[in-house]
Amino acid sequence: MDQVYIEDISKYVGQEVTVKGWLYNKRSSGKIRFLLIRDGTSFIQAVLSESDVPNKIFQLYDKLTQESSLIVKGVVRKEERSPGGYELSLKDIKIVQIAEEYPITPKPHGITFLMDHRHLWFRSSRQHSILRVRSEVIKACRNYLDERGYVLIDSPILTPAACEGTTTLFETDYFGEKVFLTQSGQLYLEPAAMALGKVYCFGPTFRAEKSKTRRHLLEFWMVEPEVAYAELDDIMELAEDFVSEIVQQVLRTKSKELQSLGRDLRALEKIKPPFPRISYDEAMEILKNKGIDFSWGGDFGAPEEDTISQCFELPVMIHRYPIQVKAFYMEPDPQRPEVALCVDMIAPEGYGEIIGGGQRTASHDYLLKRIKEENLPQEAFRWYLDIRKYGSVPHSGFGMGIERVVAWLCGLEHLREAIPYPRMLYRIYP
RNA sequence: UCCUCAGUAGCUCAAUUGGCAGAGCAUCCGGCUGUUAACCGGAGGGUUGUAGGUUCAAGUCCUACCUGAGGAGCCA
Repeated sequence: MDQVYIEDISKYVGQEVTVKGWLYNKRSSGKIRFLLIRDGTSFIQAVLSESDVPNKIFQLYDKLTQESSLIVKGVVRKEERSPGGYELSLKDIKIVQIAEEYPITPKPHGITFLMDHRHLWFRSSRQHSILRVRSEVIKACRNYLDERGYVLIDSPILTPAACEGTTTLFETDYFGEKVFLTQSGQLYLEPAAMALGKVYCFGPTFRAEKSKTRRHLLEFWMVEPEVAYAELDDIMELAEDFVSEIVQQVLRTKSKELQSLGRDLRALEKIKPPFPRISYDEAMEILKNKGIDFSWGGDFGAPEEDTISQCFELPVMIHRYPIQVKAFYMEPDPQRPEVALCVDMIAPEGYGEIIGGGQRTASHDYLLKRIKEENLPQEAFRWYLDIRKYGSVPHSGFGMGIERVVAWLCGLEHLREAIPYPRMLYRIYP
């Protein structure tokens, strides 16, 4: 294809090239006219001079509307007056389609309007940056785990029962049987870890909570490693190394995008192991010193998490929560059976919990006892109990929410911009 | 489910104590040989979310409902 992408334009100075794209904006001063063209990779300003092109081409400017698709030919020049430093002196314009009046003008819009036009909002440069960072975060997760010998195990989306029993699930019909959209692949990953040692899953998860906040989505993506023979300390080490590598890879490859989002890169450059590790009890001490009254046994809410994370520049790992606020499969601490061998990682700057995980119980009898205590359907978990009957070993894993990481790295106000098509309370369109 | 706030032109917003419905952008017409969310002149564009109520008079006050936003609980 006879086409040059704008991101490569600096290699073609002095040459005539073809660019295929869309009109982002246009400006005119009468005899000299400027087209701001985007092609998905970047933007470039193209110039039409009345003295340089046939009148027929020059007049096409008048017809062009925002987001009209066009193929242009022109000579690449270095030009300081042009945004981006390079400019195209146009020789020819071929209009592919004249766009209808485009709803998203280069002026401010409200969030409702933009969310209703999410399919078009992608075309603005801020969204380009966020979507590229998201793509890189996902690539970094896969790179990290693939390079270390983890096997990708795809967990099912349709599941017969709750993974954790606590969260509200989306229900659907399975030929007359009630089934649910998965809220975690973890239960299905544990058998795979017993088979292959180090495994992970990566997929969408669903929570039917009527959450209406900037840090919740009904559908979000989660990466979940699970490791046989790993104990709590091992998985905490993995979590901090994993997060650090992702942050550093994004910094290496997407610093231009982060800067265009106005992100302070210095804060991200500090994200390297070791991360602070505090116990639930120590976290309570911090809260007490900050004047927040909190009684032992409860789970931390957003205000508590924010207060704790503000004390650290790095993500902070809080471990050993009371057993009653955590899921039924958590291994109790042999030194203190009232706390679980679990860990949550709280991102800095108020971005909330990005990782939740821990050590899963290896004991068949303890697991069965917990299933009964939580009134979970025992029959549905028979396969899960089987894993504790045939060569049971300590094993641990965690889940990391992709959108929360993207929001943190990009410095977004709201999770909805961290996923292409957010699914939120009262919003399923587009 | 609960609490708070908002709904006026295609978009973003204004409208004094209840007193003629306004501006910028977008669109259309005209001008400008280096524009930078260009600029300058002109034009068209309205059942003020819906239904009631108070009043000589309601975008503005009251009631109900609808829609959306922010937060709580819950979580990654």
